[in-house]
Amino acid sequence: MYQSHPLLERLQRSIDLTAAERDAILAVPVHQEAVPADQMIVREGDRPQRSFLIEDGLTCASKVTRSGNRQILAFHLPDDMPDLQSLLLPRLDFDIWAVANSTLIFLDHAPLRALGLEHPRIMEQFWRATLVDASIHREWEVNLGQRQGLARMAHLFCEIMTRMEVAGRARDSRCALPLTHEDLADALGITPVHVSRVLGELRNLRLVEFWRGQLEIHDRAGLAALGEFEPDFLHLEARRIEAPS
Amino acid sequence: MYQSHPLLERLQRSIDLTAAERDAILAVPVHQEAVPADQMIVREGDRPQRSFLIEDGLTCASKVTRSGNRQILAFHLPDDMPDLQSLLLPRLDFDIWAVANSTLIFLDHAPLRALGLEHPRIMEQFWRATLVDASIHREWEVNLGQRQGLARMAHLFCEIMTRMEVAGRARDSRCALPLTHEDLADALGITPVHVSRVLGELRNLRLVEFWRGQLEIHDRAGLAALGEFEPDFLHLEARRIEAPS
DNA sequence: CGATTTATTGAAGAAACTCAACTCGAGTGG
DNA sequence: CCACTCGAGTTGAGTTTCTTCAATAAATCG
Repeated sequence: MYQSHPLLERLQRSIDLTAAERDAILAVPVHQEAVPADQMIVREGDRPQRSFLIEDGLTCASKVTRSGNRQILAFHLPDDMPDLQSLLLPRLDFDIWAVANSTLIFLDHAPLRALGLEHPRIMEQFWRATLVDASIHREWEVNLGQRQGLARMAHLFCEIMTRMEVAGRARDSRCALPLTHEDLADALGITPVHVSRVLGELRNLRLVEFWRGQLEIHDRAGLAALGEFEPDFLHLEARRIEAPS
Repeated sequence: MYQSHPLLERLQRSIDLTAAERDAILAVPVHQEAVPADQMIVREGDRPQRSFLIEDGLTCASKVTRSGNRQILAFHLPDDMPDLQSLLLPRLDFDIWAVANSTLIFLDHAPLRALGLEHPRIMEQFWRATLVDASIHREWEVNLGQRQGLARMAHLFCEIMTRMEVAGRARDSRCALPLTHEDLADALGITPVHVSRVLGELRNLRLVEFWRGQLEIHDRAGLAALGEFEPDFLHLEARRIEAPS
């Protein structure tokens, strides 16, 4: 008999599980919760006792500097586990917000950690997920440090569209992306005013349109070329790992 | 009888190990290698079969964009393991260079991974190390996205000095830091010309001097205030974990 | 020692910012 | 249904930060 469990579904996408591993995962209690847009989920300095998996929606990680400026550090799509790290680093070093109305699956740290210690192959998958996050952060460092506005925006849009497709949330280079200009500005390290100008330019170039929370890429190759986007940093290469015999 | 092993020393700094764990670590073959300054250690796209621990020296991770600009993503000090991630993400997404002459301890992936799978508490420590790296990347995103030249440099210097002290490589707010202006520029997302001007300003403010590969901070509090530096993101809070009974 | 890299300084220009006015659309309540 | 408000986006003008280019000075290396 098949039992559904969000964590099981998530993990089975990356590796083949043994019966024992499956049973252990099924034993992890889950708690689904709906979070409305613009609500903070966890706060910098928190010591959360649980992590979460995004079932549906959009969240972002951000930090506010002492002088009051916000930098968005990452966007999280369905299937992401944005604060897995709190399992090992007790004090959270960033905020997480719901950008859109989101459905989250909460998982208490205690059973999650026990699961990892008992089944190291599962721990490896958790670890791997955080390594991909780190890789995306590195690519953002490049984007913020080395590219100017137009290319920066192009790169971000390419990343988001690619990940939306992986998450099954995009069709025909179109997806919902309910960000304000201010959100984009804080992700790209520019001002909202400049976001408006850059978006206008991208539209004139017939590369992308971002309009009313919808992202539509008209020229995939052109946008990728402008943004110097190469998806290697997402580490998407499908590598299903077989269960040990 | 006590046997010395660089990985054992590294891990014993963060957790108490059981006898079995110690024995397993001692069984991991190590291979020490001296790497001269300005030599590449691993390259983006590589699929390394080994990771390394820095015994002594200074390395950096960097990426070069298609248009030929380099962004330095992180600096690595003694006791760091810069490419631990290649254990689970086979394709490396950045280059690693030796900035100074460095002594590296190479560890083959196969025994390292077996060690983690057999001893999940050790895997947790490896995981944790990569999580701290990720946290530093996030702080760099904030630095690159939200602060201007002067504050950016101040923040970087505070980070490096703090980590140098932890690594036992700094005294009296002084340490060796053999970076060129070009290196600093590529780490901060500004030009070498501007680095020169910013360093001059920091000197005039009597906050720091950076001269001939030596970093000396004259006013720790002033520099931290200017750079909005708060060391939380380094996750230094000492938390030795006891061995299970 | 000369050669070459590294750092400094000045002047002109580009990218992005700030400030302010204006437009547009989505509610909300009368 | 319309008037009103409020938040979000757009546009223009002037300013700041940082870049680029170029020339010079200083340090390092063979």
